[in-house]
Formats: sequence, structure tokens, C-alpha cells
Amino acid sequence: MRSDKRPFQRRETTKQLEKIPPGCARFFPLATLLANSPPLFPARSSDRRLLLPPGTQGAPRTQDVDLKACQEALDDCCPVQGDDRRELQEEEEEENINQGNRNHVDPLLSFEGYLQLLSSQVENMLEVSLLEDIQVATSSRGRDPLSSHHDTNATQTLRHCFSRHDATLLRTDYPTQSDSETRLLQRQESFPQSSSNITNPGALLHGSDLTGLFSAADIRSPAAHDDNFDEIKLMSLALEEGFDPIEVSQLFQEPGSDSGLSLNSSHSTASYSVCSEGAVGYSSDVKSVSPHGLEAVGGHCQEHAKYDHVAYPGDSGCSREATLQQFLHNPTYNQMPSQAESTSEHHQQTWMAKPGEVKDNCHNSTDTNLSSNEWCVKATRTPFSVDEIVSMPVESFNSMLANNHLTDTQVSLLRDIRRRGKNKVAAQNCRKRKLNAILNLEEDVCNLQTQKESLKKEHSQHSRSISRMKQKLNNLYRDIFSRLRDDRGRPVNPCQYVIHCSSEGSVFIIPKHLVKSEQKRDNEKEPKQQ
DNA sequence: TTGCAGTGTCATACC
DNA sequence: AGGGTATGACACTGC
Repeated sequence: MRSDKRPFQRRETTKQLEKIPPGCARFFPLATLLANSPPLFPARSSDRRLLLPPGTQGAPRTQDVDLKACQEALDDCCPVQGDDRRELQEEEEEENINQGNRNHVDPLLSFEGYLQLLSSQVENMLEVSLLEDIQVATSSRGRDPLSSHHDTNATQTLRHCFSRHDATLLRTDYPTQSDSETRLLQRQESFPQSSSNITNPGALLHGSDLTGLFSAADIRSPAAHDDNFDEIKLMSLALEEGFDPIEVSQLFQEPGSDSGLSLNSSHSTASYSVCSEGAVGYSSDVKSVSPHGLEAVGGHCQEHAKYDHVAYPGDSGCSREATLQQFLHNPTYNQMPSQAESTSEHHQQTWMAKPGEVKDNCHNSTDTNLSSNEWCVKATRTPFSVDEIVSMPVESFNSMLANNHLTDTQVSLLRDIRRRGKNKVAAQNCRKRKLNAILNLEEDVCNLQTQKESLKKEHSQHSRSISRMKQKLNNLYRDIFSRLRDDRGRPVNPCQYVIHCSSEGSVFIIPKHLVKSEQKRDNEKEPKQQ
């Protein structure tokens, strides 16, 4: 038992996470994403007109409020002087005039219109021919014709390119979602394939851009991402072993949910999408991820080192194994952005999954009996149950690790499972002991209280007995003195004489002053004898 | 909505 | 040194 434990790094609570200031992500995530995407939207203040359509400062509407929030968040990222803001507005007006109001958006600009504006701006910055290639690719996949009239081709392209971010954008907490946006969600599943047709993805939407977007949006709900990353870790781990992506997907799938699988109790509508290439994307609610989805998860944004984090394999060139190792072994993976955003390194750690949180996801799945560790074992196809892994001797465990040709990631995962299992049992035993100790102490307290009451009763009985004896002695004393007579036959004054009993049994009537002097002598003798 | 109990996990110290 | 154990602390969940 230790009482001198040193303080350790405490995990962020969800309430602490709420400290993240309310900004655009909640109401207008895409704007935030764009605001944190320097390559697409230069940080120069005057260029920020691309981010906010004119008229957003008009009459207060729901959407206007969202856009204002976006603006505020943008200001946080790129503080603008007051003159810059005026300049911004002037440039917006000039822009509208110069473009023949092609991109003009009135103060009541709709969300669709805003997307159109964004897409047109993107068109100005990107190669149109490249966009056309993508349009061909996306349109060939059977887009929803119902929504086609809403969007320009560029808008469609932009949306598809922003699949992951659109998902964030189109979360249910965005109050101005329209039916077209809902239809957009339905189309997003076709994106992973379509994105593969991009001949130069980096030129269109650089991975860092996506990363910046994703990070900026999701930093607002990092707790959820911990869950997501655990799932991604397991999925990646399974895929790492060459498992069939579909099978892996089904492993994580919740058949009973019409929204796809749900490993997360708090994200019951979350779903995974696995593309044919075997890449795994995470989707929550209506999200889907391109084959670069994981890259987006772990991508980087050079201009925003704050959001810089681990790059995922693929275009980034890093190995998946290395990334998984980072997922598994980063000691500060449980830090939250508010805690770790001081450095890019810390932010990288922010996105590390918390292994135990898979449990929460698993518990809400169809197989409610499966714990997180069991899910891990199942995902890695380890031929041992969690109980076996935990309870087997260390020699057997090591031989099992050696004989099954497991990767470092799997070995690490299994060791974690064993460690957690052991510690879980230890914690249970510890709590049992603690409860027993408490019960024993309570029992001791009860016994002592009973004993105290008994002693109190005994004490009172003895007191009453002593009182009775004193009373009898006094009565006897008075009776004796009432019968005593001195030499002259007069009654003896009890105030002047006392009855003295010697050790031999003799009884004397002696004057009190003699008794006092004798007692003094005795008292003086006793200390000397001692 | 709040408080509480139960549980899993982590960090740490100790064996 | 590595593994196991004990325990305080924390986060999370369900009631």
C-alpha cells in the first residue's frame, strides 16, 4: 500500500474539452475547415473574402449567426485589424463587381449559394481541367439526379473533395441543413472511388489541406475521436494483416443498426466505410472518408503546426506499421487538444487513440458480451481468448507471441490486453479488499460501540452500588456514635472523633487531630519508602 | 440534471 | 530487468 504516489498526468475530462470556444465547427464546420486550410485559402487577410460570403453581416438569421461564428473563429486563427476588415469588405464589393456579380451572394445567401461561391473561388485557384476530370469521374458514378440542379459542377466537385469535411459540415447540429445536403450525404459514398481518379490529388486538395480541415473541425470533439481512432487502429490493424476489408468492416459492423456499424455508444450512428482498395475510412453519422481518409486523420498542415500530427501511410510515405506503433505506444495519447496544443508534437499525440475506449464502442454493439480486449483479440484473429491471454503463465504467453508470427503491433496489443486484464483483476481484488476492510472496520466500530455501552452500564451499576455502600456506612457510623459515651457518660461528638479500624481487626475511637497527624506521618514515610 | 456507485484503465511504487 | 501486484486517481456509464 502506497501513499506517496507522485502525481501523474491526468486525463482531460469531457467537461474540460468543452472549454474549446464555441466557434464555426459547431455551426459551420466547413468554414472553419477552410479557414485552417492555408494552401487553398491563403492566410493573407484580404484573401479571407473567400471564406465568408458577402452579406453575412446582414439581418440576423440562423445561418447568419453561424457564419458570424465562423468569422469569429476565423479571426481567432488569423487576427485581422479593423482596417483590414474594412478593406476586406471593400475588396468583396470590388470582387463582386469585377466578376459581374457572377459570384454575388445577397445578404440572405443560402448555404447552397455559399457552396457555389466557394466552389467558384476554388475554380479560380485550381486547374479547371483537373476539376473537369473529377466531374466526369463523379458523375459517372450515378449521382443523385434530384440534387444536380442545385449545384454547379464545381460545387459537386468541391463537395466530393470535401467528403470527410462535408460530413462534419452536415452534422445534425447545423441548423440550416437542407434536403439537398441530405441528398449530398447519400452521394458521398461514391467518393472514395471517384477520388482515386484524381490524377494529382496533391494539386487539387493537398493532403495537408485536408488534414488541416479535419483537424480544425474535429479538435472540437476530441473525445469522440479517441473512440474513432481506436476503431481505426483496430481496423487498420486487421487490414495490416491482410484481412479482407469487407470482412473487417463486418467485424465492426452493427447489423442491427440501419446506420451501419456502431462501436461507440455515444456515436450510435457512426459507420465505417471500406473502399475496395482496402483503405479504411471512418464515418460518423453521415460521414465517409476517402481512401485518404486515414491520411486526413493523421495528415499534417505545414502552415498550421498547431494541427500538425502524424502522417498516415500512402501518399505521405510513412509506413502503416509505424503509425500503428505511434497509436499504441505514444505515452501521452490521452492528452486532449487543450492540453497538448502548445506544440505540434503534442497535437500529434492528441490524436492517439485510447485503447480502453474501444470498450465503450464495443459495448453498444450487437455482441454486447464482447469487451474491448475481446474485440482486439477478435480483430487480430489471435487464437486465444482474453481470459487465456490474461491468465496463462508468462512463459506460455511469450511462447504464444513467438509462435504465432505476430507483428510488433499485435504483440504490443496483446501485451496491453494482458496487462489490462491483469490490472483489471487486480483492481477488482483491490476493491474487494478495500470493501472488506471497510466492512471490518465498520464491524469493529459496531463492536466497540456495544462494548462501550456495556461498560457504561457496568460503570453505572458500580456507581449505584458504591452509593448504597456509602449510605450504609454513614448510617452505621451515626448509629455507632449515637451509642458511644465518653468517660463522663456524655455522647461522643462525631465531628471530633473517628472510628479507626486497625489491620489486626481492632476498632478504636480516636480524636480526628490525631488521625490527621498520623496520616501526615504516613504520607511522609511512603515517598521515602518508594 | 445531479449525485452516486460500479467499473476499467492508467500511473506509480513495490515485490 | 521484466513481470506481477497493489492502489490512488481518473473517466465513463448507468441508475
